[in-house]
Amino acid sequence: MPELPEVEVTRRGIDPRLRGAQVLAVHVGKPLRRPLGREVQALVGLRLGAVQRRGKYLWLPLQGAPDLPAQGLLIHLGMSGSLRLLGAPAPPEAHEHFRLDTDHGSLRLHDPRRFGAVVWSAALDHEPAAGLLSGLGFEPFDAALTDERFHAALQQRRAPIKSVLLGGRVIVGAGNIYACEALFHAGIDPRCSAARIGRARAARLLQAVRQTLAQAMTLGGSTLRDFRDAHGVNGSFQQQAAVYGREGEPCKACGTPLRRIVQGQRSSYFCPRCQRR
DNA sequence: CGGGACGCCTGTGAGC
DNA sequence: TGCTCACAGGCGTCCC
Repeated sequence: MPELPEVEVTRRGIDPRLRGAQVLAVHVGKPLRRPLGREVQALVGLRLGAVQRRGKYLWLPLQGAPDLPAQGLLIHLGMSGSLRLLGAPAPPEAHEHFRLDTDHGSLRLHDPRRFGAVVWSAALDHEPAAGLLSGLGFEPFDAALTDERFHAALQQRRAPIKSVLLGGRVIVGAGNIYACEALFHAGIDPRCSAARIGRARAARLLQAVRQTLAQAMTLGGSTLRDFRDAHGVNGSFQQQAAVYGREGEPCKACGTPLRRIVQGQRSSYFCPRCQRR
């Protein structure tokens, strides 16, 4: 579920309140994708720094005294995860698998499918965090990602453009919903080989990815089923989707019935008339 | 190395 | 009502 917009909406929800918060207790529930060791119990007493995001990962830095080295938690929401920050004490919900109680509120990870992960790391550039982040491509809103660089990176990939966007090694943040939406807005068929996309179309695609992600953040992300922001509010982008989840329905631009195909075990939705190879 | 398939889990909705 | 099947926001790992 959570793609970049949902993760960033979550970050914006928790960062202002968690900054400077002192950890009072850590509760670990059922195992997630990666087992979490007892080292997290040593986080009690530490204080939260500014919550950061890299791709679909959140990084929660934790520090004891200013002269001590920082450490932190790398959190990924997987397919069905969401973080809530509760002000008042509340009993754990079903599917709540990690909890960080602080003097500024209780941060709770809710994740029915348990594809998410909470990983302790001594620093972002130490293992295991460094390894998890090492293969990631450009942040979509990084000014260093120019049209030329994006085009050059696509030239290196022969896989279908949809798979390249999802892979996250060229550009991070677009998952299945937003990759489909961005390709529609750029007029590119998801089966088109990335290497065959010319300069002008690459520029158009980069702009479409940026606009799609930006609009989704404005709308609080997409809630297909599980996603809630840190305050429990649903996203509404899914109501605006041009193609995602709309197989058989008319294209909003030309009326042609939208199609669904499977690429790399994932559904791709597109307009066979508006989107060209 | 690039590319593709698998597996990790639980829940839900459609069809029978 | 109840069963079975397909499918769901992601990504680490393995094999060719």
